[in-house]
Amino acid sequence: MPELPEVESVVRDIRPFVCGKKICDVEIFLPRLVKTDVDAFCISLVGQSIKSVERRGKYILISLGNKKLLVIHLRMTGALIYLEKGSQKSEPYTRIKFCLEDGSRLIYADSRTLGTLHLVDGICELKGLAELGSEPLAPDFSADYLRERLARKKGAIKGALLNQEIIAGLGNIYVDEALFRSGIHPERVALTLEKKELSLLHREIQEVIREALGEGGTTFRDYRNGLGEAGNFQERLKVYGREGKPCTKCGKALEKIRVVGRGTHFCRYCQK
DNA sequence: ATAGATTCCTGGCTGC
DNA sequence: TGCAGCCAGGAATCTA
Repeated sequence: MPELPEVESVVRDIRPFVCGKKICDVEIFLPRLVKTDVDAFCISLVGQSIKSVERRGKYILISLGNKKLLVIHLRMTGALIYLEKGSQKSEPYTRIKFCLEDGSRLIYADSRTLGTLHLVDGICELKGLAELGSEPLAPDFSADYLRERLARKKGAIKGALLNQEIIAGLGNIYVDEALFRSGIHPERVALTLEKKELSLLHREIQEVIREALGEGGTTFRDYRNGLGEAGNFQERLKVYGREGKPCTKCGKALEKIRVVGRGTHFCRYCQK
């Protein structure tokens, strides 16, 4: 499940290899992943050079010479992998191939095929992208921002942290980890968090994202970076996927429950 | 305005 | 051993 650290790793990996190169062909094996007109998608991409590769939330933004923007969301099992010229690797579940002028390729692979690709003129054309909240590591993500955005949220804090309109890029893994580090129960009503808890939560969100970035993200099942390699942060997870195992703080068994429809890992003794 | 349920999708795991 | 059924979950869409 690629979240901010995983998507950022992909972007950092592929950027130096694809920037400045021209796309000479696009092969689409599963057209329904392309959510804008497929013919226009191919026509507008072929012959264009790649100007930049950026990330916003969990979206990958690839800007082209003709000012168009290729927007890729990996969802659950999507992967964007760079293959150099002559590479014999065949990526399983290849859905779309972007062939570059020097013989290298950018492969979009996706086993569960929930990923999306859009070709747009600007960010505002995509609602989910246009309405993203603050980046957790950007200066505008402050403890005050978090307090203001949670002040009217009557649902579980877990749900609010997963809401991309509040914080861009958090997913199930890092929300569970940040709540554990903060000692906050995932079912706490968001607006009941006290100022002290909010500033701790703010700090732990930033810290867990920073650490995960440093480890090249988390490979729990399928995630691979832009070069097809696994991340390392799974070794540092404290609660996600550790139900039944001892809590690293108190030693009692961690539990898994369902909160806002999501599998949620936590310690009932350490998170209040 | 807000929150909850449903939908998409398939590989891998569980249990009979 | 075989297979049905369930689960993983991000985000759009729908309902209340």
